[in-house]
Amino acid sequence: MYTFKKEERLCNKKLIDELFHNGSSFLCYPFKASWLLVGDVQQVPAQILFSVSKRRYKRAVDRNLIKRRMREAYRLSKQQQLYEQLNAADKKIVLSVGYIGKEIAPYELIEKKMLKLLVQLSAELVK
RNA sequence: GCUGCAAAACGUUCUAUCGCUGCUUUGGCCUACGGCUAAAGCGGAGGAAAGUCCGGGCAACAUAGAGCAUCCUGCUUCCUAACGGGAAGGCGCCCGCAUCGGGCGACAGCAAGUGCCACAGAAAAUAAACCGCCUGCAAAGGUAAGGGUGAAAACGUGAGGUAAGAGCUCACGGCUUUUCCGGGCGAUCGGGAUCGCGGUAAACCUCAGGAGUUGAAAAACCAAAUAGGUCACGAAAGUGGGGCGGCUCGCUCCCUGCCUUGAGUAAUCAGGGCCGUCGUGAUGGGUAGGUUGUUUAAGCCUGUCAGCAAUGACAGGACCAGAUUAAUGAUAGAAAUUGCCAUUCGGCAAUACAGAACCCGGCUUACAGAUUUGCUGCUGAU
RNA sequence: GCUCCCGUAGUUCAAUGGAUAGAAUUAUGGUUUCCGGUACCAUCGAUAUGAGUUCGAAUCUCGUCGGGAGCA
Repeated sequence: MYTFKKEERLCNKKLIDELFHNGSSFLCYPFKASWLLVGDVQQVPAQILFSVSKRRYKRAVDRNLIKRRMREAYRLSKQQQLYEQLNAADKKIVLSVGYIGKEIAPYELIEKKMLKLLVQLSAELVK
């Protein structure tokens, strides 16, 4: 339900390369999302990775904090906003969410924007 | 009591819900070595995890011995696995309340050789000679006491000496080479004799000691899939394409790929060599994945003994991070500390620096707050 | 994770250890022109940072900060 296990994370190097080369992307400030439809290889509806630029945030502590907040927001909202739509449409995707904001946002803002991003992604999927 | 400096040790805590990750136990499923899954229990960032500045362990490769080159280090003794680290001491410099305390020191050698010392100044290193002093009719010679300089002027002061002068000689003093006596394991200190007197080695260099190279993306192992390499066997029957002769096969022209040599800035050109179909098996290598390496360690805590100390020996105890696109989190509530407002209840805000990645020993740098000890200063009481 | 290199005016580059750190360009002001441009003249503007060695440091040495490159 609210879990976030290893299978839901995107670890395969080839898939990541393919995602960034061929995937389609959109912007939802302060996030940048890329996604790609994949075949029937994976068991869960979506695999995701989070990224924060090292150039923008020099300290490892800051990057960890942002990634943890993003991961928590995704964990709490993915089931209702993403998995049901995907299961209904019988599609599977890989997804990457990068943080492009200039400041470290508080958790409430990240949660709100993550909801908006997932709604936007569902709309893109229908097209 | 306050303030400053130094050293040591610390660097938020608790509860609930939802998660991530490692281990153990129990249950369930499977192809039962093992894998998947559910529940419970026990754990889950640091003093710097940082910078990657030193030193090691560990691993692979290399390795007769010696020399040269390159790089690093440079007072002594000790500690240590080792170190450019640490402890104790010696010497020099700086500061202070000055026989004492604190801080800093790339602290071997310019008396091996070579080089450099701007501007100013007569002169910046074989001493020379512009003014000056002395001898001399002059030519010339002697001399370095005095001369605005400069970071630095041939050791400083006084006396003797002389035509005038000069470590030329003597006394005292400073630095220094060699050596003797005494103290100390030693650096070195005290005293005597002797040689010498610009600075610079974070200038080249000399001397002494040391360094094989590369770093877990090292390295070892595992079973699969895919394409190609090599070898063996087999099939087909001449095999890139066209033409000619032809049973096999042979000849000629053109195309393409790879390797190599030469010319050219390059495109390219010329010469030489090799291969061109299919299947099976073996073999070694590469890619992606997994396991090991990998967390029990030159480690931590407590005590006793040895030592001035760094540290060592012995005894006892606890052991509990281990991710790999990379966990250690989110929310809510309470507490603690600090600051501000109020000065009774309280309210608001803040809680630093920063995130393990093979492991240790150091160094350096960042840091809110707070504890202990020592010292300096100010103030109050006796 | 490991290794190496570089920081000079706003910009591009110079500068044996020797002093007002130089040149081009930019900016500002002036001369010339009816005005603008060009030209000429003048001015402003910098050694990343903190120490050390030295009489003297952009240069030599060490620490810090920032930037870049390589290893796959």
